[in-house]
Amino acid sequence: MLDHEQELQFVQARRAAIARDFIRLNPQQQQAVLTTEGPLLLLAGAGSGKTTVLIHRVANLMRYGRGSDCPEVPEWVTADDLAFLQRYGQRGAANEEERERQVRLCQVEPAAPWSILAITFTNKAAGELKERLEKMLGPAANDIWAATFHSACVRILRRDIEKLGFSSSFTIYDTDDSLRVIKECMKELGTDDKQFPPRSVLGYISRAKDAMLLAPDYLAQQEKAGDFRLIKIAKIYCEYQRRLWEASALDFDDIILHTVRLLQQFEDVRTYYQRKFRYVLIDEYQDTNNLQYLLASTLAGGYENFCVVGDDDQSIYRFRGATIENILSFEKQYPACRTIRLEENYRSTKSILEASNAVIRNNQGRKGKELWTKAGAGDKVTLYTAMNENDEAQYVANQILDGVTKGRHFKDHAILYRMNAQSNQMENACKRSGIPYRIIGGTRYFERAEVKDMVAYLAVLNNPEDDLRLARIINNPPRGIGAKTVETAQQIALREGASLYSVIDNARMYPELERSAAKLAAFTNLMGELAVLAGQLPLDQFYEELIQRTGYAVMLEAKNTVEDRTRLENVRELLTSIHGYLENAGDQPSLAGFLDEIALYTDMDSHDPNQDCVVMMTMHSAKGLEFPVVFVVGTEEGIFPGIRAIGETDEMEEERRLCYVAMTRAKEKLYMTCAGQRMLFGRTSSNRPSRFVGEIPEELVEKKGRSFLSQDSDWSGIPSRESGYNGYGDRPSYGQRRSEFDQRPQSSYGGFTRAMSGSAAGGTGRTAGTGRTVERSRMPLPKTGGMGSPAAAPSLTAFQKGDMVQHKAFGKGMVLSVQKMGGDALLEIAFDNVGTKRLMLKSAAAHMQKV
DNA sequence: CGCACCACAATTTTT
DNA sequence: TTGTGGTGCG
Repeated sequence: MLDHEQELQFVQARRAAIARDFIRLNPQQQQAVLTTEGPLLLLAGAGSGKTTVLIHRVANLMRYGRGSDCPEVPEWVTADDLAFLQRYGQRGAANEEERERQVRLCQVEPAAPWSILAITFTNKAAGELKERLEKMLGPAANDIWAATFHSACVRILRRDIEKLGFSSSFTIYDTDDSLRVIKECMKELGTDDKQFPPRSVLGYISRAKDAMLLAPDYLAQQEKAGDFRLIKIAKIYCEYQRRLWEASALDFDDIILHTVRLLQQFEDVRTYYQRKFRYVLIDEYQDTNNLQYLLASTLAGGYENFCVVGDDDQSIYRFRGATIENILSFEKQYPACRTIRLEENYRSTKSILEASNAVIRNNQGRKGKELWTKAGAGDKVTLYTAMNENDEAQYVANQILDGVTKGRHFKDHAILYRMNAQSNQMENACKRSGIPYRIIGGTRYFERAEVKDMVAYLAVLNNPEDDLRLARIINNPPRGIGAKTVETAQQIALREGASLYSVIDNARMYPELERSAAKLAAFTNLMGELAVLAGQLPLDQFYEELIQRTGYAVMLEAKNTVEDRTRLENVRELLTSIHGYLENAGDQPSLAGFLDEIALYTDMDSHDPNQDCVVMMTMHSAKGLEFPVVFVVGTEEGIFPGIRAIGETDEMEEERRLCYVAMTRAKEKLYMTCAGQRMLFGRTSSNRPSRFVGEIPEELVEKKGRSFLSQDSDWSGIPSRESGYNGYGDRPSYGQRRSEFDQRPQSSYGGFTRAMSGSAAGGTGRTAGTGRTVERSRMPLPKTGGMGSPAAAPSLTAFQKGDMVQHKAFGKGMVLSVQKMGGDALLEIAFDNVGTKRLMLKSAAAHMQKV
């Protein structure tokens, strides 16, 4: 037995001994790991090692339970034990035996893996978390609930949703499905979709759900309020919900909403989970909405060991319902909460960090946080002002080539823009310069029409009541069943209260359908056959049958265009997902299980970091990533910040956070570029440089670009935060310089774009069909890379220093230098007419020959 | 019923 | 400029 004084010492020594496991973490990170009990707010700045902390925290919970954070001292502890621990805290373990003794002395009810719930936003993040936990903790990590909000909820709902009257085999509708339903509802209610864009109606419904207002309540509330528009929307909401109910479907919001309802209304369910989850962790807390907050706090309501991790300065998803309030008011909601700030940054140079800090400092609604680093100052932030968007893109391309010449890889570079539409110019510039690139974003794999078609077949076979999916495939491939027939059948279904499938299955019974009865029967026969096969064959074999028997493959093969071949490949690619599912599902693979997985698995994985490509994406998609060199392009008023944010304080603060996110992606070198004149959406406009750029202190930046060659810098006139000038209108100074620019096509970028615009230099960077390369490493789509190597790769020694060449677009020139780079080479060629260019051998070889 | 052509609009994105 | 959705014709 220890006396009181010794007990206090023991508690202290125990914490110190546990801390030795985490000796490589900084003091704040250690606090975050060791503070296990009660509500904890972890403000984790960009690049502060947040994920590392999360993982070590879970490891601590599993190894020592609440040992590092409780005052209890086991009765059996002796003075010798105390002395041992105190020594251990200083020196660590000398041998295995000491190590075991330390663990035995330090652990207090170690947490079982299944009692830990770690919620993230994306499947990718959840997957990474699981992977890293498994690496650290072994197979026990598999029982940790590391999931997204949605997958955790589906798991809970599958078990108990029948209590709410839903079938436990409900289907999940994605946004695209929801939108279709909304459109159908509006059609039925005779609502003008000009006045009520379906997207925004869905937004209202989503917000109603976020406030936990069910359709009838929402309608009642709006009728009381008396806003004609909102009443209309409420009626659509009612009809929408009715249809989902009929189809036994839940949309993404419902998944969370009904889980919360389930937990609120059924004490037994609630208690079950509250007892189960001893520790609840929420990542990216700044991105949660009200429902998600309710869910998380309810689940954590038993032990209240509720740890949320986030960065208010990185909240960039307000537009989809995230409320920064959740993180700002966490301390009010949980007065007992402890707050730890992780402010040491391990990613960026001082210059980048200070510039980012300076920008975000202009926001009012924030907790306040200053990142710092032990790293050196590094290069200044380069601000480049281009003449136009082509010049801007070419500058970026040239800088990348420069970097590559100095030993960087292409993959060390990222180009970030505000809107996907801005990727075009960047793509072109990369193509021209032979830079391999990859675009992240755009239409994702599971959102492609052909993939959704195949998934729809599977969904209908799994749940014949899924009218929406049935309508999608009934005449796809064409079977002579037209929209009219489907509409008639739908009306009958509505009238009879039956499902669409049951109506067409009995088409002969309805005179209205007589004409199409034969065709409908052919379809239902096909589906019947498929349903039998689905029961007999393994999922992968069944899928191959499905592709054939539905005639989908034949349809695509028949056309034989580039687009259709890609589509066919995409359809085939679904097999990869099926195999992946079959491997992981283990015990009981089923069609239903597979559909569940892909319904929530849209993202799955981001870019494969091993491919040596420049990465282009929106600033939003860049969150959580890092690159040695980052280009933030299009930093102009009206673009970034976007036109909609100008004059709106909250929106502007969100844009500024986005800017902060973008800037803090850079590890070594940050470029921010803008153009004096830009063509976007076919319109040319002149915007002044972004206010955000003006918020960076002078001494941290290096200004470059045409407009700085003269004295009167346009940057001096950057509007301050207070000035309301929206930056539109003519900037005559640009016009003047543009003509000067045009007369000097030999400059490093001048004239280049025009010279090349007609030539088809380079390979295709896009996957035909959607016009956008979709990034998936698990499903490598054809030609993912921007510049796939041509089939017949030119020899790397085809051109040598001193060779004279004839180029299709540039004319005659002399090779100044050849530099091998990976499987390619960088050529520097002095052309007679257009100056010196740098080109990648593989792409350039097709357009030039030795003379 | 299917296809071609024209008008129109257009942040940001995960589940 | 690009993609999508609606309409009209064969």
